[in-house]
Amino acid sequence: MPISDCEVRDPRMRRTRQLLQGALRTLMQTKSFDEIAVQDITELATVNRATFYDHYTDKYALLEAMVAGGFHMLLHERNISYDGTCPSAASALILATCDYLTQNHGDGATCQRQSAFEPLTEAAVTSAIRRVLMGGMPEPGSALNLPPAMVATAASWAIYGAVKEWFNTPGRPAAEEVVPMIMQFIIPILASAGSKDTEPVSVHH
Amino acid sequence: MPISDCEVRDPRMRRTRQLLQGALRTLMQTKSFDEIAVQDITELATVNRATFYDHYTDKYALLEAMVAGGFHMLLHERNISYDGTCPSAASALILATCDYLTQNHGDGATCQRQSAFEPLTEAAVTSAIRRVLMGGMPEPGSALNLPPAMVATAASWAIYGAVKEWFNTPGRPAAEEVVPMIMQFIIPILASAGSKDTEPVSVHH
DNA sequence: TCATATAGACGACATGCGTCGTTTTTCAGA
DNA sequence: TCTGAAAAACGACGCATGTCGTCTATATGA
Repeated sequence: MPISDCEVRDPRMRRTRQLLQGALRTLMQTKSFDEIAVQDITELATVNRATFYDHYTDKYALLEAMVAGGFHMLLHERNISYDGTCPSAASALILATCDYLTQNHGDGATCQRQSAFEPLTEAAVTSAIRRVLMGGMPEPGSALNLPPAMVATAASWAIYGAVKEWFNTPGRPAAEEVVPMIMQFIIPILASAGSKDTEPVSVHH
Repeated sequence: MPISDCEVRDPRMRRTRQLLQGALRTLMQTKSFDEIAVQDITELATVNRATFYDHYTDKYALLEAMVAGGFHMLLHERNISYDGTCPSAASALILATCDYLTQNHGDGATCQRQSAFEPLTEAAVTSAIRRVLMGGMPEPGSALNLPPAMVATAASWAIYGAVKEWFNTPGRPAAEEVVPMIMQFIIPILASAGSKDTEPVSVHH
């Protein structure tokens, strides 16, 4: 039962994990993820294979840590947060998602059949987006408003789904162009939690 | 390279695949998915292990076929479709998603660590939802409207995300109660494609 | 009804995986 | 600086996986 990636103080541990992540990064520029064996990773990282399992339960866990860490770093670099009032913060979040996918998915050509890669990216990125959005969710006030957790989850999934759809479009426009499109339906979602400056939409039967 | 599950005419093939899916279904009532070996499945199905690989590339492909097939069947039984005009059709779709999760996820207790189960369910169910929604998408009319494919994807992901959030809530209310909640923010999404009776929402900067 | 195509059975194989126990090296705190 | 704790190296093990080639049984279409 390896401990979480972010709460590591021992420099030896940090070093080894960096080595492993770097090796996987390098290998994925050539092979697709499921063509890569744990042995390939540890050899390139000059780490014993058994040591690998002291840090991650399997190669999927390593990938997950890499993706989550990378996306978190991107968000941190851009100082992205969401307080529930400023729509431009949501824009920045969507743009960051676009950029992350662009940077890390080998542009479609490289990775046609990324069996385990995509689901892991989805889970890691949506949960990161959700975390940011939760920061701007209002207290569960009147019973008319929807539970903030549900709104945040739905919004994060909608964002990632839309971005993914855009990313998989053959002649896709620039990221800056799709962000306002996505905003168009994300704003109503966020508003349905009952934000500080917007009335929740009403259901019409 | 096994052929798709739905385009099988040979009764021998149908029989074997039914056997395999049935065996996996039975086994999952006891063990969690990743505790199940291919050998376990083939033994219970009275099928040779090598034969398994004539039908599915691995056990994940079998699970995916099972989930997708099961959800499609549920939708078909309830005659669910979406023509873009009737909101109650969207309600039925959401309710079906709730019911499917309730029926097939071992109620949380059984499957605490379903590593590969959840991502596969997500992919299969969202794409099924998306397919239904695409049936009701308007033609890409004015440039002001969003691309239908993107709207359908975002909506399907939002629906599944919201349902999943509800499903994972400890003291969750009845499915009939959450459906209108989810509808509250799904309707604006679908409307943003420019439906036949609703104006698209405008972006306010 | 028969001929051909094809699914399934079967045995065997190399390989990657995850685990274990032991020894060696490195870190952190007294 | 020394010492106990913890990480990494190392070798070995059993097991499940995915693949292959051959042979038998069954279905389809003429």
